[in-house]
Amino acid sequence: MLAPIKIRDASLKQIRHACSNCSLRELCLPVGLSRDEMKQVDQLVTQGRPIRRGEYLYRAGQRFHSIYAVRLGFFKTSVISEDGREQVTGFHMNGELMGLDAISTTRHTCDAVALEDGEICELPFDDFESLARRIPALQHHLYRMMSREIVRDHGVMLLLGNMKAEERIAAFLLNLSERFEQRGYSHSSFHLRMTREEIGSYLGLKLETVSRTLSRFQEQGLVKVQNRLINLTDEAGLRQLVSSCVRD
Amino acid sequence: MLAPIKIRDASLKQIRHACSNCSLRELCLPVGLSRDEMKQVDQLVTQGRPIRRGEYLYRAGQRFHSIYAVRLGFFKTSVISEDGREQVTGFHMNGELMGLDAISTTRHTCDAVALEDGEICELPFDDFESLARRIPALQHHLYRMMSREIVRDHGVMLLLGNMKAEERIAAFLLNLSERFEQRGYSHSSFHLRMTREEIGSYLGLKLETVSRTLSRFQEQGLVKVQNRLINLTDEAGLRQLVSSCVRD
DNA sequence: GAATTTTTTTGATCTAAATCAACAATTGCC
DNA sequence: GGCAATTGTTGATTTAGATCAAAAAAATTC
Repeated sequence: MLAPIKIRDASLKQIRHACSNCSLRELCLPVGLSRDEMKQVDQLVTQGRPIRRGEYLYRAGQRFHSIYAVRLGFFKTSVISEDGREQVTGFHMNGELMGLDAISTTRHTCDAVALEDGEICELPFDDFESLARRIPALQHHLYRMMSREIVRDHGVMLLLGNMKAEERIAAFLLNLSERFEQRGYSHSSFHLRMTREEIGSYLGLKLETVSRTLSRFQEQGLVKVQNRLINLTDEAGLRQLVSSCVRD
Repeated sequence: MLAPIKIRDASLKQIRHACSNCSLRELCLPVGLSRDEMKQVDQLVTQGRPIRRGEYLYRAGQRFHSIYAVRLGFFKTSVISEDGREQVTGFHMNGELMGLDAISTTRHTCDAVALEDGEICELPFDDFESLARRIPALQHHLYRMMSREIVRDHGVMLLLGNMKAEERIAAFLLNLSERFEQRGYSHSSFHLRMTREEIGSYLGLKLETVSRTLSRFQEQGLVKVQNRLINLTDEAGLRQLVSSCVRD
C-alpha cells in the first residue's frame, strides 16, 4: 500500500517469518501447512528460472497460463493505452506475485519486464487452483494476495488523484524503503532499479518533475541522491510531507 | 475497465445470460453448476437486504465478515487519506462485488455507501470460501472477479496518470454507458447518481473542472446535460476523444 | 410551499507541473 | 578504452486545471 490509508497490516511480520527459510518463500505462504501439503506445493512451484534484465515475463494480450512469483530481482508491470501511453502499474520485488490481472480474461493485460537480473517462479494457474481446493490455506492465501493487490492499487489511485508531486515522490520513497526493510535490506539506503521516467510513469509525473523534486529534497536535507542510489536522511520529514500537505 | 486497454472480454455476454433469471444473478455466476450446487450457493446467499440512500454497507477499519453483491442500486466506495482527502475508488451497480479489498487484512479498507435506494446481498466470506472448495466453478469465479477488479483499477491508474480532463470525463461517460447497456438499460441516456464532486474525486479532478468540461462537451454537441441526466449525442466523438489525444 | 441547504454553473485569477531546450553525466557497446 | 546511446539535470516558458468567488438552480426539510 503506497498511500497512507490507515489500516494496520499485522500479518506482515508473520509472513516474513514464514518466508524466511523454506522453499515456499517465493509464495510467501503463511505457516500451517503439513509436511505433505508442503511437498505438494513444492512440486507445483517449478525451480526458479533465471531472468535477465530487459527480459519480458509476458506481454499484454498473450494467453495466460501461469502467475509469477518473484524470487529475486526487480520487475515492473505496465499497461499501454490504445495510443501508446505507458502507465507503470507496479514495481515488484521478491515474494510478490505478478499476473493476477490475467485471470479474469485468460489473457495478460499488462507487460512484465525485469529491471535487473533475477529469478522467477512460474506457477501454472490451473494446477494451482486445483491444489488450492485441497489445501484451504493455499486457496485463502491467493485470495489474500489478490486482495492485497487491490488495496495497493487503491493506494495508488489516492496518490494519483489527490497528491501533489512532492507528496507522491515522498510516498514512493517511503514505500520502497519499507519494502526493502521487510526483506532484510537497509531501509535508509537503497538503489533505484528504474529510470526517472519509469518513476514518473508510475506516479503520473514527467521525468523532469521527478528529477527536480529529488533535487529539491536533497537541498532540503531529506534525502541524498547519487544517481540511482538513494539515502533517506530524514524519514520523519518525508513522512510529514506525505501526510501533512493540503490540510484543512 | 475504464481506460481503453485493448483486451477483449468475450465472457461478458455469457455472464449476462447466466445472470438473467436465476437467484444467482447477483453473483453473476457463469452457468455450469448442478442443481444441487446451485441450491448450496442459494443457501449461502442471504435474501437481498434493502438499503436506503446514504446508508453505509461498511466503513474503513471495520472488521471484515462478508463481501457484498449489489442486487439493485448504485454504490460508491472510497478511501480516505490520513489527512482527510477522499478518493472515490469505484462506482458499483448490480452484479458487482464490493469488499474484496478487505480479505487481505480482515478489515475493510474503504467506505461503501449507497447513492440511491437499492438492495444488496451479503455473502459471509468464510462460508463462501469453504463452499468454493467444494464447487470449483465458484472458487474460480471469485478469482476472476478479483482479477477483474485489479484490471479495472489498472485502467483507472492509466486514466489518472496519463489522461487529461476531457479524456477522463469522456472515458467515464463511455464506461457508464457500457455498463448500463450490459444491464439492459439505455446506453445513450442515463441518470448520474453521483455529484460532480464525486465524479471529480473518482477522476482526480475538481468539481468545477467536471462541470466546465461537461458544459464544453454540450457546446460541442457530444452530450446533452440536464442536471444529472446525460444524453450521449455523439458517442463516436467521445470515443475519439479518449483514444486520440496526445498522439505522438 | 416557503425556507434552508446542497449542488451546479460560470467567470477571473493563480500556480504546479508540463513542455521545450540544452547540456551533463552515465552506461553500454564495439 | 573510446564512442554512441541512454539517462539525468537544470533553466525558461507555457498551460491545464486549481483556486477563489458569486450567483443560480435543485433538492430537502419543516
